[in-house]
Amino acid sequence: MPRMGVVAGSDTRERILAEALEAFGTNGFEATSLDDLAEQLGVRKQTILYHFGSKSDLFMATIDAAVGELGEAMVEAGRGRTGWSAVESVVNTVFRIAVREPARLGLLRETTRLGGEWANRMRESLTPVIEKARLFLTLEMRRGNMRQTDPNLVLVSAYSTVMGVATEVEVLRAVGIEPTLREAVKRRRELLRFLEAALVA
Amino acid sequence: MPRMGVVAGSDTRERILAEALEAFGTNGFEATSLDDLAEQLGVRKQTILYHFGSKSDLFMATIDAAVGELGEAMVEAGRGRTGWSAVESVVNTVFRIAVREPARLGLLRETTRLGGEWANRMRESLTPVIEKARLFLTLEMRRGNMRQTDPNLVLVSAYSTVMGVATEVEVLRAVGIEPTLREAVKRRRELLRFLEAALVA
DNA sequence: AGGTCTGTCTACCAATTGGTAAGGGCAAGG
DNA sequence: CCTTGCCCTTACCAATTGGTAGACAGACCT
Repeated sequence: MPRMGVVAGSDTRERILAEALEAFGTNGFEATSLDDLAEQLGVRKQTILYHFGSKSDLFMATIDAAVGELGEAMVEAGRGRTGWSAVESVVNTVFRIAVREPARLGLLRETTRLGGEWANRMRESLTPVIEKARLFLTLEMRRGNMRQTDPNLVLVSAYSTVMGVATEVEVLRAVGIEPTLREAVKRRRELLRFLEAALVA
Repeated sequence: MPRMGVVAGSDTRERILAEALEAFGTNGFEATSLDDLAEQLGVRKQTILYHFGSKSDLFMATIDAAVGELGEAMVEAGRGRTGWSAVESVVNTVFRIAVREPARLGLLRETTRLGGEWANRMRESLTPVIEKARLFLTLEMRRGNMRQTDPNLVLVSAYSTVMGVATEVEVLRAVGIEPTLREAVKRRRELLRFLEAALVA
């Protein structure tokens, strides 16, 4: 039987995935009900269950999509660049994502919070990207372009910093920084200076 | 199951608060049910409601307690110190808390995620501490002991980094760092070098 | 002894949750 | 035309949730 190949077919699945990413990343797993999700999509809850089987499966699919695309974007940003320019490019890319789709980074954080099997899955998706980054750092250190330290710890620090600066909105407010685009640009520049000072020899 | 509590001075309230901190900080607000909480305390849910009125009120009380003590600890750690030594002392203190009571930092993060009135409340509790820190940084910069940058952004970066390095367990695992005590010590040392390189002129 | 206050409990409840069962519309294709 | 498979729906449900109402036991006070 030929699969229903007509173009106009159901984009419902994709729409669900997008909305789920938004909801899970913003409000968290438990606080996102399938009914609400369905209502926002103008669809019944059973439609969601039809496409994804269960809430857990939906969440897992969301992780795969979100992490996958994020990883690709990062690898793409670093491709063909070397030294500080590569770091800069990756940070810029992640920052752009953080501003345009904050829920995507929020989902990462939510997943680490939930732990268990889901976190494993995310970790596996993320591993190749991290491996690339580690290789890059090791090389740069050996070349003397970067401070000689444990690349793993550098990665964690950088990740945490980017993630935090990009998503800890309330903390930003606490120090008097409003989450506007203009401020985001300033923050990114400052973050880069911060990283450069810490990393570049 | 008949259960009779002969209690002299009600430490129940304190026990609830402690357990709530652990649960909210680890599993989040929505994923923490009053029934579960009560069961872990060997108490009925209505006892919790008697002491705190509602789940929201309990959460708010938890924030107040957690943030209050954290702030005190940080102020205490910085008292009487100047320059890099002060930063170091504060970071050490926060790290100790992160290792011994990860749920306390988790609660902060959870609160920023929930946003709204609760985040406001946390922000207000945190403001005095942040104000102290900002003053400190401004002074150090003017004295030439630290790089001349926007103190707000430095604060955000430092906060994010400490918080992230302390709590992003899965990401740590992803780069091959197991959350053991020994590793935590290494991470702290690395974090301090990272901060020092970025901050100290 | 009797009254009041405090702390905990039992009994319930309305609402919401994720999930099952089954049916209907509709295009494809024999 | 009629079957088949896809997509989405209505109907329902058992479990769980936060919360109310009220009883009961002990401590303290008079």
